Amino acid sequence: MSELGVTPRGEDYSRWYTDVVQKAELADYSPVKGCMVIRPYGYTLWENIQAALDRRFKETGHVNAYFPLLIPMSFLRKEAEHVAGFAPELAVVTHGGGKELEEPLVIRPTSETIIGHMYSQWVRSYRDLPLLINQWANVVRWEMRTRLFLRTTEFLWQEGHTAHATEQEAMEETLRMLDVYADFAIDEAALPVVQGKKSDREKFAGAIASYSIEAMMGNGWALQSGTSHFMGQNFARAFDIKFLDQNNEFQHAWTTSWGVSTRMVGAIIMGHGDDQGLMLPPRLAPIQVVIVPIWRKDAERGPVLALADQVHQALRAAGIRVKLDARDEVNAGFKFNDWEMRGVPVRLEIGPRDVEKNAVVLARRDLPGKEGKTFGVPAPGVAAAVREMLDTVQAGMLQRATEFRDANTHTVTSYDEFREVLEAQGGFLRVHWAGSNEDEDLIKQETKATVRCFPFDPPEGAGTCFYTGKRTDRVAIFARAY
RNA sequence: CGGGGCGUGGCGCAGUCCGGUUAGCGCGCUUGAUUUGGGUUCAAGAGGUCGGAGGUUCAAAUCCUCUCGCCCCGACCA
Repeated sequence: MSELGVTPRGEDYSRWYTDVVQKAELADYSPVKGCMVIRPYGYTLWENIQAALDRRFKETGHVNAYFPLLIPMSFLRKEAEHVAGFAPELAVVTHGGGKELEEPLVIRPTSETIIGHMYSQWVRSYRDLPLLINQWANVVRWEMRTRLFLRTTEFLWQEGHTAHATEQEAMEETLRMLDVYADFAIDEAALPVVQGKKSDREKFAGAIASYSIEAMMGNGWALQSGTSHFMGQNFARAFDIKFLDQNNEFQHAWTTSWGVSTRMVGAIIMGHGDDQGLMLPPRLAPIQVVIVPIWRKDAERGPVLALADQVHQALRAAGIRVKLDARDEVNAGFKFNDWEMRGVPVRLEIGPRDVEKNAVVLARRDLPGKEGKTFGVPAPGVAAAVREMLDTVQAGMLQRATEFRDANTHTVTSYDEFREVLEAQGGFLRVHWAGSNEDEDLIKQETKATVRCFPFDPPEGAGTCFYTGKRTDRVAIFARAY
């Protein structure tokens, strides 16, 4: 890590990411391998993500509950694919109170099983459905290789688990929640995600179908930022979730699950950051505006701070998340760089010249230098001006990310072209695809790229598979992924 | 688990090959000045069981054995 600032992205993207996470004080390494400490600044960002998602869950009829961290090992075994998928990454508790347990308990890697177990007791009649429950929780997956926020042994997330009377309803729920995620990503995180269906290879263990939102990171790699699964009746059968329908006949319920995790923080970091460091979307930023007072002589200090205080109060009263950086031990230039590195969307400067005019200077994080500055903003109307600039930054970030994604999404028609473009430019590769799982494995071995999803839109009609040469109307997006 | 790198004040490192004074340097930190519209400058100061255990030796950060941990790359994954 260099003394000041972060490693430039072009020099070493991984290093850049690690630098940003640590220098912006989002998270730190823990004494336990693979775990992380989420620091207050990073946790506040997560809380803002939680609030924006939770609001959407409530609006779509869901309620929150909490299920236990420890799950009997036998539960995992009830769904064959599920246990096969998760077995390698389970953390297991074998002792308690100084004695070996009769049955080992797994620390939840996800909660389908325990929730399925409970649902089987709660569901008796079609009148008990749908059951629309979400929980905010931590989960543990013993990953081989970890990266702060992107893949940690323990992570925080929400997992929604719903049960429905009909297949159609469950499928609608699965897609509704994917939409909710996409809306959140675009509207709050300013990340222009691609919605689509996962390939069989990448499907959730035990699901009939999985769907995801895929975001493009600054290096052109894809990051799965949220998933929604249609379980069919697999878990209902395994856990005996049955209800009597209107004809007095037993039916297995249809279930779904969907989740967004602290990985979303990684998506925001890599989806927006630049060589100055972090760049946070205003709607989620823990600090939306930082006020930096500037003075030369002691005589100027009083009046500058007085105006800074006044503006601080005005912004707070307007409900804007604002911080006044009145530190005496570092100069203004240092603070500019420091807050840019931390990704604060708008900086508000107040110096002697501004005090004379009873005005302030605003500077946008997303536009460097003079270009992003607005001079002579009258102090009396500062809250409205700041609010407007926050909206401008939010929109600007989404636009920039969208342009970046589009500029780095390429349609290719042959495997040669595929490799060439992937090597030279990276990004998302849109192709017609009729290959098998084995074909996908081969491509991954040779190029490190995988099917990220079969995107929902736009439909492009039939074409020739770039790999097998077969005729198909299926379109896939390939990319290297985290 | 395979390959690579690394554990020395809070952080980043030098010193280890070739054992030998009070274990250095930069940053940060503390105090006092100075400065402040893009990462000021100076002075003084505090701070280290050299990852751990054992061994060799008159003497170990340095050599030997064992051990713990972290980071990066790969196979797997939100």
